[in-house]
Amino acid sequence: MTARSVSIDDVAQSAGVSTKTVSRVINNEPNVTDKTKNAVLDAIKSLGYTPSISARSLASKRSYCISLLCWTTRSDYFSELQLAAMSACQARGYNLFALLIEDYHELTPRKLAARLLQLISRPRPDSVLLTPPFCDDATILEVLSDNNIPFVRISPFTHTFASPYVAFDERRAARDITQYLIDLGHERIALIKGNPSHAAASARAQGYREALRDAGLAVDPSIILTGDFHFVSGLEAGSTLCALSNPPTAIFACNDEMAAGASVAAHRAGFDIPQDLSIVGFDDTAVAELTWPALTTIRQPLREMATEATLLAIDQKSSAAAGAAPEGVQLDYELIERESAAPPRAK
Amino acid sequence: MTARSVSIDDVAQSAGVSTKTVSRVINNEPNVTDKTKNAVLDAIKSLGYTPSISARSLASKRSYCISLLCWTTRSDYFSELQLAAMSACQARGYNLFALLIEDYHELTPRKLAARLLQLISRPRPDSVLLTPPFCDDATILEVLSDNNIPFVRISPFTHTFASPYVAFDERRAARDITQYLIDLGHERIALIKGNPSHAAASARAQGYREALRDAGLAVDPSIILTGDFHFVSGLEAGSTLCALSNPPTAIFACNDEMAAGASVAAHRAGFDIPQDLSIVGFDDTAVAELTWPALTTIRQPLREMATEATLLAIDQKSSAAAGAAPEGVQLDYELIERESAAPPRAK
DNA sequence: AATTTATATGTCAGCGTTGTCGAACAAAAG
DNA sequence: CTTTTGTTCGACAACGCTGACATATAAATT
Repeated sequence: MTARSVSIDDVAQSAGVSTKTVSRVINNEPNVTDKTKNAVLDAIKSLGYTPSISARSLASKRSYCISLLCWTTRSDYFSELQLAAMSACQARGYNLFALLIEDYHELTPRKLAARLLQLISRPRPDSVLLTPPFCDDATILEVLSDNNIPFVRISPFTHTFASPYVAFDERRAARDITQYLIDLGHERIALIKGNPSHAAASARAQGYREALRDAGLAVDPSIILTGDFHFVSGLEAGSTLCALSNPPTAIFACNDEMAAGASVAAHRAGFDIPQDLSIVGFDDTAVAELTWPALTTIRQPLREMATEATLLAIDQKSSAAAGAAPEGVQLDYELIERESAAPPRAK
Repeated sequence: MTARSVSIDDVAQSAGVSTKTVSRVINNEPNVTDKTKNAVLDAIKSLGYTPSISARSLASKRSYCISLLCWTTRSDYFSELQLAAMSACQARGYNLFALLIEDYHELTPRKLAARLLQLISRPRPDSVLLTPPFCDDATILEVLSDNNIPFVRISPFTHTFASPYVAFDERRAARDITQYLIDLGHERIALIKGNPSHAAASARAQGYREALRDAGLAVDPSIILTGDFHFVSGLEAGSTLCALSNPPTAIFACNDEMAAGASVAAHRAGFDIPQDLSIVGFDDTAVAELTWPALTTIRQPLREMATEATLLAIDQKSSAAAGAAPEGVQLDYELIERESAAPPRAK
């Protein structure tokens, strides 16, 4: 005697209306009296009814599913985004799928397109959340547009594409944290850039250069290295910098993971942090506090961004139809001072 | 002119058979000639057909969805599991949902049951993957049983419940790594236990005690502390241990995150690792390599476990019906030597 | 050769919703 | 008081698939 789960018909009967009216209430459609609406709502609550996603999507051609496109899951950055997006979805009766393109950097546009198509084929998401660097990838934007799948971009660089987005000012944040090092008295500040295919990498590097320039400091290309946002690349860049005959007194790594790597490299090279070398990161993900000493960094409003993006995605009208300009949301960042940066040793 | 996506009828027509036959092929049902089967398969391929999950689940009462129950996503442990489970699902036309019960430790059984019920209501997963400590939680096992939702347990402790599971020998692994420290010459080895509500915590603690006993070493309760598997608890336990008038020469932390915490605490207290203090972890998650020095630890076969568990879950017959004993899979672990453990300083 | 049995395929209803359209009624306009 | 316009609601088909059952064909048994 497996109890059949309660259906829309049960609710309709209990409320004394037609199934269609119940459907209207569920979907917040207009033209329902407050009175009937409340009757339906009561019936729903007392029966503990929840609509069947399968039936809804079969009938409505919507999938009630939002996809989050990531290039790895093993990163606090994506965990945070996923977490926030998931609860936002849940609150709205949606489901979140994390789609993975792990080998993004090795794919040809052709293969990337094929891969993406496969990922969004079943279930076809009602909207896709694009994280960097996907949010600036022409191939991806094109595939989604061609297939009429709306998307929301998280931290996009180019704003040429007319799509909703959430972002914060990466360049200015990078300038601020560089300035912070300058204010501490550093004059020889190294930069570990992120993967050049990530637009954020350039924005942050640009902020770094601006700060140096504004302070009248020289930009020395020999202490500007390129990583790929992963720990190991930070480790390598860190070793290179520490091995220099004239090593920098501070390092700005474009994300926390690389900063953590640089920190380990510095320890290995016998540097004391922050006495011999200051290191700052970017993102304020969990690793910032798992590092010793804990990283001074820029806090990205990751959860807020993901929540906003998800809501934008769910509320997105069929983007093609809407004439209104796509909305964009700009959020704030924050400089988090911890223990990895201090004034340089007196010369 | 939005192109209608190709349906089972199109395939049937193209292959010259009925839709039901196509359905048979898709679901690998018996009683289809190889000839017709191939014709259908060809049609499917040439049309690029993928079945609609909504329609399938609406008609079949299966949801084609597997849920992975976690208590946090911000952990390499769960990322790894999720990653592997996801690809296993994808390969079989299933979807994976990560369900979160973040405040597990503060919930009463009553509330826990309610929460779980809500999580598995829509979509109702065909099976649930239970990670520790859920796999040993009576309330959870009961709710799932009562609702006829099959489940697979990952690293369960109690084997009383007749359900499929995947596991490895935690006790022996813990004994091995403790033995490893003993072999290095350590005699005063501290233990940072995990959350007592996790069965794995006891199993690992037991392995630790066995190793000490076998080596004829005293088990000193004053250097056996309890954490909660998180970084901060490792940090606190580490500080406590380092502040002892007679600190241990080695620490075995029951997971990598706590080991990382202990490592930071030791650094703060002025200890050199591994010269003054050896630290080993457990799990071999990413943090083991993000720590300085990198952690010697036990590699859990996380990906393999998740893959196996997922396949078990998908292939699970309606567990009630099947008379056969539920399958269990036992996997291997491995001791990974890195830089965080070394012989103690000569006395 | 006639019957039983197994195998291969088709027919058709129904899963739980929503979209379309039309009916009933109320409000506004003439 | 009639006509128009708007609002509120229900009837019914459709969404794309599978389960139950019927049927046709082949194989095995009398």
